Amino acid sequence: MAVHNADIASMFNRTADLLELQGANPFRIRAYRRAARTIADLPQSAARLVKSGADLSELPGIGDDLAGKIAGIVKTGRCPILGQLEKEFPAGLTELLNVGGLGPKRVMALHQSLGIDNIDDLRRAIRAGKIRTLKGFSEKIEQKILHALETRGTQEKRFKWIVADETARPLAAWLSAIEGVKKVVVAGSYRRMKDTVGDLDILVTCAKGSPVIDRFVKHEEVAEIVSRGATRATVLLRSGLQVDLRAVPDISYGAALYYFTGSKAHNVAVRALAVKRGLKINEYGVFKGDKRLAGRTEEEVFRQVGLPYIEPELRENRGEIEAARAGTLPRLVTVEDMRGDLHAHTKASDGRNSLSEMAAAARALGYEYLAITDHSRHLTIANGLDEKRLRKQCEDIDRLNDKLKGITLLKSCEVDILESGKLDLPDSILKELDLAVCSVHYKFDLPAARQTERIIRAMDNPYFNILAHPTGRLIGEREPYALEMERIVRAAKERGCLMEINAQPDRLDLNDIHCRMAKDAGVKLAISTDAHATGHLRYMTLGVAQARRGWLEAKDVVNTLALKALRQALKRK
DNA sequence: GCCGTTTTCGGCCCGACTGTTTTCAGTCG
Repeated sequence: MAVHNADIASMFNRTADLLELQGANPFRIRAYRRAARTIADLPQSAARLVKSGADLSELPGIGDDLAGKIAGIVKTGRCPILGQLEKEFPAGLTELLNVGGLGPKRVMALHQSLGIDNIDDLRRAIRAGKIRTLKGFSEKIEQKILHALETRGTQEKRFKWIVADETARPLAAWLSAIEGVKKVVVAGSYRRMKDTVGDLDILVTCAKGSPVIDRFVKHEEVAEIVSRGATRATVLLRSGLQVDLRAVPDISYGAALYYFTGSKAHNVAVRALAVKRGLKINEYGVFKGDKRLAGRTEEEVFRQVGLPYIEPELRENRGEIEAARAGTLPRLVTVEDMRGDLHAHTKASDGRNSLSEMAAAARALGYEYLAITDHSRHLTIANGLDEKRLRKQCEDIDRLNDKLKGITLLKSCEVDILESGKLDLPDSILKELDLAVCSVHYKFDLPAARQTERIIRAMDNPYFNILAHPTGRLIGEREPYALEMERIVRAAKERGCLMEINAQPDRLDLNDIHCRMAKDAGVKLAISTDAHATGHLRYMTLGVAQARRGWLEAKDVVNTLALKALRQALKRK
């Protein structure tokens, strides 16, 4: 039985939950959570690292003890300390921690005084009016718990970045128009460009916060005010999206923006650095004793702790602080670096626009080239092209290229990778193309080893250039198919194949961690929009954002190259 | 439980809001 990184992370997180209930040392609890995150973020399989004899205690936040526990989990599939804790507490108790307003202390009070062991027990106790009788509780708290249970449940809901963006932009504009508001920025994971956003963290600067807060909580989209004070408020919008608004004076803008952008793990690590220098960082500034040293800009804050500016996309405590100290931060790729798009559809398969419309839209974005990649025949539902139709399209492209000015259409195809690992079109036509973009569109449920071998076999075809949406995930809808990504990346490197960052807002595939893994292995990437309409070409910003989160520089991304150099880079080994 | 350009022991980020409390604990981000 293979132990996945997610399994180990989940065991450590559950251990942390139970330790919280037990009232254990908070720093010990934090150590388990930190280790869980480190393992979850790890691009390689921890199980394979253990088996190869690697020293996991080299990883951040993992010492000898946890390295030993990881090795044990890999060998036995079990975590003894977790097993021990699970015997001490009823199985449903940790779920109560996910109810808003309930933390470890209150959960334990409910458990010990009323024998509440799970959500159902909790509901019954509320209905019976028992909770209000407990010391430290009240009727008000009882109703709050009930309300949280009914409106938010126990599952954290995350929104695709682009969905959050649809709310964030107009809300920020609305806030800007309030009298006295100077600056408005949407910070948090939205600013870090995470693929999904749990809530919106909006920062405003103004001389006096409370009038702004008062206006904010009366916004027509606000369904519920969760909390409201003089400098911050938390509301739930009708859409279910939570918005935290924080108001600070303009002089604290940089410090507050930095604090509110996070990530939490990044902030905690940088604040610890500050402590070592005898400084304190909070949302109002950087302080030495009572003396304020910085806070107007983020750059000032970084400077005080001896660091260069770190881009928001990197602030995940995944090594960026160490890189900043060492002066080895990457120069992240930007949208302006992009010279073309290598994955786009037309009406010939399932796109909405013609060749010439797509070409015009790409030229309007300042691109030098656009690869036309309609589907291949196997994808009948998308009206995929067979050899004959593709040949005809190639002729159309040649004719169009003769007429086009300022942009070149590349002859390509999104070729299905068949279950056997064969490509869906014969070499006789593939060799006519400028490049082949290849992808999996069916049989998602193969075991990891077979799915991996299927793709590697496809890469063995000398005309294979780019592996498109490599994991097949649809954010919030479909899990990635089981895959041994390390083997895929290695195979791509050996064969001179590239991997795609698909910029569709519901794909963003590869994700940030796999981007970094590919980069570290020396595999080049293509950031492609998979546009099915002219407007989709603009999704490039989302793909670039994932690339940036994956530490990619322009030199790692093949479609930052001019056309001639691109053709060279596409040549197989 | 981790970690070390103060430390192998003794620290571990920091503040806002809520509710029940007359000074703070619990929760959250």
